[in-house]
Amino acid sequence: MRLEALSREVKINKKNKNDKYHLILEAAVKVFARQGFYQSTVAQIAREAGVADGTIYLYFKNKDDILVHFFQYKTKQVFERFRAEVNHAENSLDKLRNLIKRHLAEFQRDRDMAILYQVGTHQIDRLAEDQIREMSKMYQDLISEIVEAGQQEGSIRKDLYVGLVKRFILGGVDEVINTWLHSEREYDLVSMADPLVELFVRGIGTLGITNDE
Amino acid sequence: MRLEALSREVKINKKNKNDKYHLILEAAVKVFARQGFYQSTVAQIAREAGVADGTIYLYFKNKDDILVHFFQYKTKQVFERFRAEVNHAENSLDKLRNLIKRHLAEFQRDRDMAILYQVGTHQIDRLAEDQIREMSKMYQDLISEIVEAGQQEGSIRKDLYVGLVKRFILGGVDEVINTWLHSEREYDLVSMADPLVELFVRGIGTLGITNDE
Amino acid sequence: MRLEALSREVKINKKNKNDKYHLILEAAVKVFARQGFYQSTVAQIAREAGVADGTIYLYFKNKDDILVHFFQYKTKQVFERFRAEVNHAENSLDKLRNLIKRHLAEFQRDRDMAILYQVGTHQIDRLAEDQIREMSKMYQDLISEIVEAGQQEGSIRKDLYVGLVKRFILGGVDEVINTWLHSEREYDLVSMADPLVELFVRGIGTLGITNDE
Amino acid sequence: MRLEALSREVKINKKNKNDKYHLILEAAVKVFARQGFYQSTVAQIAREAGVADGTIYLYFKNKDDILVHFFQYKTKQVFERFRAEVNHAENSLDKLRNLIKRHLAEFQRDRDMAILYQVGTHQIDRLAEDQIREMSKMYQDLISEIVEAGQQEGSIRKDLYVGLVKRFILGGVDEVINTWLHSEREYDLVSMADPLVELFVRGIGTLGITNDE
DNA sequence: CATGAATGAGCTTTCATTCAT
DNA sequence: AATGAATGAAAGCTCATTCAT
Repeated sequence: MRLEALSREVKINKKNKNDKYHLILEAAVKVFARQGFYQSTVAQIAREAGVADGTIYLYFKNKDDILVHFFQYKTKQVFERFRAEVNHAENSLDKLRNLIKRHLAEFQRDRDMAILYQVGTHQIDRLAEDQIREMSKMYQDLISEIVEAGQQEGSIRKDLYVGLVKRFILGGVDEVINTWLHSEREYDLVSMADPLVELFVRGIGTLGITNDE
Repeated sequence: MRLEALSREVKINKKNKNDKYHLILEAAVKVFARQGFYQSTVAQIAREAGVADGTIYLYFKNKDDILVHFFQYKTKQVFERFRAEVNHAENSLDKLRNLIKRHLAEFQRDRDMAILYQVGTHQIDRLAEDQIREMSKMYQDLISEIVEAGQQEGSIRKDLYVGLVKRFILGGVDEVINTWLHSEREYDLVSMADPLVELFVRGIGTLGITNDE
Repeated sequence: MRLEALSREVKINKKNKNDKYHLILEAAVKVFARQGFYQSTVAQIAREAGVADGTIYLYFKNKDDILVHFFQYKTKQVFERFRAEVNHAENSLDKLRNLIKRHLAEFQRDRDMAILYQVGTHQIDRLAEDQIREMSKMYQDLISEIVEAGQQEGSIRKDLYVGLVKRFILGGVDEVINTWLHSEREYDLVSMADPLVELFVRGIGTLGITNDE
Repeated sequence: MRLEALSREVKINKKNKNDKYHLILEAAVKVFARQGFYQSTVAQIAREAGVADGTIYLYFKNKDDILVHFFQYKTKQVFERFRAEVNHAENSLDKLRNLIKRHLAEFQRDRDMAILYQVGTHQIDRLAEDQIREMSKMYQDLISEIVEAGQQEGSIRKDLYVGLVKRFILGGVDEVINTWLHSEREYDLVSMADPLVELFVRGIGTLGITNDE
């Protein structure tokens, strides 16, 4: 019992120490989101985190490194949730709907992260290129999976260039997030999922319907 | 006749002088596209333009001002071409197709501009905010116009939230450009227009077709 | 007759051209007085004078040179008036009174010059050192003359260290001008002459009077 | 006992750190006195102080701020000595004599400060305006006090415009300092106090004496 | 003579990073 | 581990001066 208690305490200590790592990370994200990466100073991050400037260099190689770590950390975390959501659904269209709902929900919940992903994606390219690319790739792979499964199910057209479909979907979702980020009024982002999926699935044309009649 | 010749010469001289304005602008765009706005130095721009550092300040108030001027200048220019393309087509779906083709064509032709628009849109927000926003708004207005006309024509579904359709389309196009910008091999961007429009119009679902059968 | 007319015209032209010299000089003084020498730019002077930047270098070796020329020009001009005023008076105390009156009058009339003399005297030292020193010396020589004559006349004490008297008087006058320059309300500077001279002559003490009684 | 020793050590350390503030201040004064404010560069001050350029900005907001702090610091310090000297003397004329002696002594002792006060008073006006004005006002208030007391004592004439007397005296002292600053040979400045006061009190005229006869 | 566009040396200031404590 | 004072390279920007027109 004692050993267990001790071990738990050690864990807590470790976690507390690790906490400084996360403390800085969270602070950095806040500052980056507020001012942009290049406009933010290490001193500001330190102040926001409540640590000394020098302390940051005990946990991160340099300023760029903070960003890289952020994307590594967040990407894994968020992506796991995406994956879970997809696995959870029965059919392809539900998978897509769930994925997008989760995507919007996560970004709505953590606006700072959203800003960094949307804004930063391009801004920093070379710094966090690998991480962002990995994230983007994982996302697109998810969509590929869904599309291919849907094609087998029969719910998704077979005459599609899947590479393009991925961009088509990611682009739509991104832009919806973007608009939300820049909007004054904070409407519910997740509620955009259903109409958006409906657009992805049915398109804007009347052709299919027309043919019916 | 002589006076006319003279006046033309004067114009040319004037244009040559004005050319220094554009010389710097073009140089700046090249440098910004290569290194990002904040990573670029005024000295680099000057060197790229083949002028002295100080010369830049004869034509621009400061570094930010260069970017603002670029967007002012480009936005107007590009948008007029978009507008012309839309006016040119007969029906709504052709209008949409033409708009997107032109969009892709312009960005393919001027890769530096493309980078600045995609990268910069977010990065610099506060500097060129007005210009970029105006551009974005004009673009979305064009789409609104097309969609509404299409709805009257009967080629576009009436049960659409137009505000969402605009993001849906702009997002898709943007993402296609983005992917192209990041790709190694330089494939023909314009050739993505037709399949992309097809996606916008018909969606990825089989529902319409299914109903047929 | 014709030749005379021509020659006059030439003179006028010359004078007009020379006028550009004075034009720049006057403009410079205005700008220097307003902003201080180091805060003023050559471009500002050019603009104030209504000439091109480069033109200034046709008349002056460099920015410093403008100041040197100003002091050369003004010093001679003002000093001649001082000298005339002194020569004009009958007795020493009147000479002193006249000198100070003229001094205050000239500086009241040309506030910009006043500022340059008071402010600039020290500020620029090394630039216009010689001119200012010469002016100062001429002034002090005038006072020396007056004092010595007054001593012979019997109106001025013989037991004085003349070198100190000169500073005593110049300092008092300077400070009165200074205060006037910094004051909000523009009172009549010349009216300070009589009470000031009275102070110089009688001092603030009651000793002489006391002895009387 | 140990704690006290420790606390003293801490104080010394603190003082050493504060010393960098004064170190820079002293260096700046030296450089300003040598070259004038606008001719001095921050790099020169840093070199003179033996610190890095950036260090200066840890202690001062900018270059101007150094000057402002100098005047704040010196003015208070010097003025307290003036005040003490005045309070110390019995009668008004001794107060005046003591004040002027101290004034000359302080400026003789710290030639750099003297230069900054004489030169800078006008040069920088807008930067250190408040400080210098305050100093000047305090000085003139001291004189006012002395004069009024002297008038009650009977040692100073009652028919005086005190506002003018203040300028009369400050001007004389200033000019004596000025001359000393510009002189090659470094004579004893303080020794000018007695003859100067004598001039202030008795004036240069023979009227009082004349009346005697 | 006059112009004013162009130059580039030189300045102030910022800030990522280090290191003695 | 943590600190934060110190560093100094590097950047944006100004402006006296030149020179082709």
